[in-house]
Amino acid sequence: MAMAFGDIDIPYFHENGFVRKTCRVTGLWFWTRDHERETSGDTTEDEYTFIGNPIISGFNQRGKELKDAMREVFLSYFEKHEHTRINPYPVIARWRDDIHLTIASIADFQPHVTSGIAPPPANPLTISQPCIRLTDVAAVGRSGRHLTTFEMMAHHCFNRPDEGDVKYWVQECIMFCDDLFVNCLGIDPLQITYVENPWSGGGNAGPAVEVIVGGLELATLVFMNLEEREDGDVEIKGIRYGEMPLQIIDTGYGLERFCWAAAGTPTIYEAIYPETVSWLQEESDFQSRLSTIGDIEVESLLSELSRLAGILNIDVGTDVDSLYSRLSERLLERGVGVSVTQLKAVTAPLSAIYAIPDHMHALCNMLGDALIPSNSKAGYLARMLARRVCRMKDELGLSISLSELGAHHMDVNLDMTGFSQSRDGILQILDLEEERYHEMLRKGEAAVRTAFSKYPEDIQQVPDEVLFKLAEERGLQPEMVASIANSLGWKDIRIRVGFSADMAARNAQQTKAAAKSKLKPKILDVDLNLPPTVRVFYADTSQTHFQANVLYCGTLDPSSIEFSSEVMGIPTHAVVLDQTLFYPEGGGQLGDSGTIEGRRVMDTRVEGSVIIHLTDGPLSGLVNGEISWPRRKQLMDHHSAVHVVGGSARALLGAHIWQAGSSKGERYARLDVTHYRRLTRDDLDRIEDHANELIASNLEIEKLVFDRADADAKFGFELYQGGPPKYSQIRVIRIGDHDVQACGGTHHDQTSEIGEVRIIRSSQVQDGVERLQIVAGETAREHARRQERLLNESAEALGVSIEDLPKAVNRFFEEWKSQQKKIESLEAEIVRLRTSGGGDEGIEVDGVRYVIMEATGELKQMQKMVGELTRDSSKPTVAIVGSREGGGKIIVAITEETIAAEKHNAVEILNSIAVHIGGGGGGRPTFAQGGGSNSDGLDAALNAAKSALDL
RNA sequence: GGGCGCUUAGAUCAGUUGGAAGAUCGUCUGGUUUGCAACCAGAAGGCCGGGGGUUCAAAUCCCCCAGUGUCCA
Repeated sequence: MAMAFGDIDIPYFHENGFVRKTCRVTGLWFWTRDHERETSGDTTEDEYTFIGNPIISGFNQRGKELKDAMREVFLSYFEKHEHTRINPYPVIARWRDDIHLTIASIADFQPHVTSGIAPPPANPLTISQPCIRLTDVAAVGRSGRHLTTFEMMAHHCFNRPDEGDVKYWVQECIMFCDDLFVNCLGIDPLQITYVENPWSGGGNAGPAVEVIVGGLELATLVFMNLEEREDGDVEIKGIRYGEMPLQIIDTGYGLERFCWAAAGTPTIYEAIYPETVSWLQEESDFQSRLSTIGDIEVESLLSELSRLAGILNIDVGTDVDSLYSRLSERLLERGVGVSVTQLKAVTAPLSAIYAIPDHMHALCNMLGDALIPSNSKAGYLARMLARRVCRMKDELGLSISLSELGAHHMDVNLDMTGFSQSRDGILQILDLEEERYHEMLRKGEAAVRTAFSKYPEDIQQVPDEVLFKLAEERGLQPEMVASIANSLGWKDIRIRVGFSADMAARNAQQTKAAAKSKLKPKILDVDLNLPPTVRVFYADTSQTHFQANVLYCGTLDPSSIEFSSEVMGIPTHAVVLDQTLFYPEGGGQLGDSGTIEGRRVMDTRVEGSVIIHLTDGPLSGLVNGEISWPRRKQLMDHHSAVHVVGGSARALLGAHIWQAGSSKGERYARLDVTHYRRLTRDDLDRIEDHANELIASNLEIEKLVFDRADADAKFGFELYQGGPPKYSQIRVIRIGDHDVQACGGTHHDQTSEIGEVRIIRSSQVQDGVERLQIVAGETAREHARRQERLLNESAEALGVSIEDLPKAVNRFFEEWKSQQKKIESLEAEIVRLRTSGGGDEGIEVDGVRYVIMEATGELKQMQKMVGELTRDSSKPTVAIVGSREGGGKIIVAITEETIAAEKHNAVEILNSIAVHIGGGGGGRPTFAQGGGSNSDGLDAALNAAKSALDL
């Protein structure tokens, strides 16, 4: 039989008594030593066999000790077999711009190593990489096996068969795995199955086997040898793949699952977080909860639950209700009679108790890697976890703060070495997050009250839209809304079954609708095949003149390019040279300007490795260029200053200060840093002083070049503050021990060349990210002069000295307010005088007083006047007051609930007379106001009113 | 990165189709009380976040800016 893609057939299987079979349930091919076996092991018919009966022997520890021991067995096994042990990477994937979190061990080496640009840190290598995946977050604690945080143990191998460099491939890989399982971990060989299941994703694909033991998938071995290619000869799921030059062994062994299989506990959580689980059970008085629901053997119920959840093919995240009823049915079949209500009463608190340590593990790892909770990006993921924990501990009635949970977790379950954030820093952030959570709940209560106020208190359901809005705008999950509403008086409110699923679907739909790829238009035609431009500007940053050959010159469509506000004029041509001194926009530094042969260079860009000069005319042949030195100098002042300020911020505020973006223009620069609270002016002053002292101490600004792997090893991921690196060689800017980062920008050679730095102000870009606006060198002095000018002008206008300005402004504002008050009361006095006189202005007919008069002033004052006239219900009045202000205004008011109101309609009167001032108006039947554009018609309007009312 | 909200009295928040800026708590004054709490009567306290625009008329509709919250990836 010819081998199809994905088939695995190696001599090792044949030599060791394996047979290849098709799974009766899934139809997949698998290899086993058990000749009677009919299922692959990972199907709806294969239950866990290890619960209460461990399949990995020799481990009596639990929790962190168990993980440490298991990890060591794995890593040292592969070390013994010529693999180099590599330290784990951070869980925040800062070296990548496509994912926020490290989701697999291979993620450490993507994309630079897997694409072949940079060599791996060692080959072959072994690692145990902490990973965080939040896709199944809703199932954690419920299924008995789901985790958001886990360690993926792995051995990786990078082969280049074209170059004769092959370490090992399928046969050796599976041999390692089998040897480890059988000879190191004591797993019964008959229990192991290797299921053929090819893998594809992220532009790569390859054959793969899943290694199943006791119903649990313990490992996946991927033989990645294909990449997405239009001319490829293998098609998987409609995408064509071809062989790639780099062939990668990508394995993943689930450390926590190994621990579970070695412990044989009812759930995975009891195997890895036993101390926390029993602590939380005690604190939440779990045992007495149990006694209230009757006689249930919890241990065996949980074991049964885990076994069932393991095989029931139900999405635990979205369809909890269905899971419960299926579980109840299946438990009954096995002689465990438990109602859905009882089941929920046991599992609802338990799932929270299980999920809390898992979530805390993820959260502490993320915060330990100096992540700051935020309302967007990776920070949001941390906040979401923090809020889930807060909610769960509220549901459990725990009186333990989030930071106390964090402290416990760090003491019991976590290895803190390698973290950049301190223990105190993590606890402080957790306290802040809990405060924010309570603030959200407090505001949420008001929001629920408002949203529900139009519904009767005995209503059972509110429209979905109300719940959607509360969830999206206020962060209130439907269950929280229900419990808040219950406590506010809407006692019968229930969330309908399936609502959560609908909300998830709605989110998915909205996300899909919003997902639109934005491609930046290219300036140059891709097919030009221009050679990389030689960058002369790195060699000597003070050079201003150069000579070069024009390689390409084309006209430009300026409408397709976005220019910064600093680009003066509209360029018409794009010019490419063989070498250049012009620095192209990149790393947040704007492009250089200058001249080439008299043509103005307005902006400089880069595409790939080709630098493009945007000019106001064509160029050809050998040319002389000159960059604008004042601009370049200022850009360098700003760029070097940004590095210095970033280092100062980190030195003063802590290791969690990361650059979240920056921009360096000619007029000012800005630096976004991650921090968990707003910066005060005091903070800014301290950073500014620190930075200026550093500048004055005149450190050397070193420019170094490293290979990617060397740079990683020497400096760590702090290097990539400015974003993920794109090339195999890394240019590193290092200012003493103060700051080091990968950067392609132009910098001074000594810090003193910056001169002086000022942090003008800070603003908040998003929660957890502060933006510092910075001026340095010449712009720092200009800024000071501008501030002074503003102060002088203001002081002069008020006729006071600058020192007295704040006091004077305060006084003027207070006086202005009190004078406003005085004017108001005087106006009221005038109204009283004019309206209480009675007599000449009022005419009484049939018990109704008619007052038609002209007044002065705006609508506001006239409103007071007619209010005064029509307030007294013992004197039914129709008041018509006009003013010539602003094109003419008229108000018609009638005393409410009197015969005057029965006889007349204010809106009708107004509409019939407003034509005379060329306008219109409206209002209520007893109060109408309007205006127009012809104030001269006011007399005619008032006369018309008189005649209309037969006066 | 993509959405969706919010900003009104010292605090917490209402404010419907654009048409006379409100409630509760707090503050102050007076009453009641041996005193306090409570209660009663009354008062003060508002650039309705800022700037433009539409309109006879904007807290309300539109645009920009600032601050702030939340959801999704």
